[in-house]
Amino acid sequence: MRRDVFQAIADPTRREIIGLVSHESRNVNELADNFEMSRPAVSKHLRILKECGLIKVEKKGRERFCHAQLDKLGEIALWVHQYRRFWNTSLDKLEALLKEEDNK
Amino acid sequence: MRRDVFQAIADPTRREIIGLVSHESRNVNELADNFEMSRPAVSKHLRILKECGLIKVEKKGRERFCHAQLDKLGEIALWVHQYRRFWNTSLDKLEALLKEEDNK
DNA sequence: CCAAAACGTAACCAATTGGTTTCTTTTTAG
DNA sequence: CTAAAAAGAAACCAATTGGTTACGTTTTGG
Repeated sequence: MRRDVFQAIADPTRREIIGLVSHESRNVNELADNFEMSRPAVSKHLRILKECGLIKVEKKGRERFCHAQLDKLGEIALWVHQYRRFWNTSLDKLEALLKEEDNK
Repeated sequence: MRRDVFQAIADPTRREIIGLVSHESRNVNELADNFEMSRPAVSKHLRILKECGLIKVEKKGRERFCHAQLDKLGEIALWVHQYRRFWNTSLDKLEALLKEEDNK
């Protein structure tokens, strides 16, 4: 069972989960409500994200709150940046988007 | 069959192939020599990379030369950068590495 | 106190993945 | 011309993935 960050973000559902918890912590049912699939299916994705260290799960009463812990994404950034000369044109678009975001 | 860039780079062998062809174009046997696995196995990885647009294959005689076409990696950079506030510490390390690399 | 909520877990399943060996085709070197 | 090199393609296989339903456990609201 390979369990690294690259594999973790390969699945679109997991990327969406990351997006959701990056704004604010969510419990499992809240997260599952965002998807067509069953709650246990989402739970499985959460387990993978947890095992890769991309989320932290905090038990609070009968609920489990998932919050983002995305420092490991730096690993991806590092890898992808070593090839930045190949995607310079896209970088322009990237910078524009980031600046636009900063203005808010 | 999902075939996007995120899934393409999820496999360590494919990341290594990308690393190899990013320096200079390589034919299939040259690439296969770098791995324990059989040539057809490498060929399969190449097909995926090709289908995702990360490499371009140019037939030259009886050889096929693979060269890097990594602009699609910008998609990854874009995604990961939207969470950059989570990996700022790693970014320092990243910048250091990139500068060190530039000095060579 | 107890029914219901919020989960995790187990058992199961189909499809995909990542590998293999074998065979074929195209091209070139001698 | 022909043997060998380069590589795709097919058939196959085991393990993993991503989903399901069913069930068990802990916690809480009324």
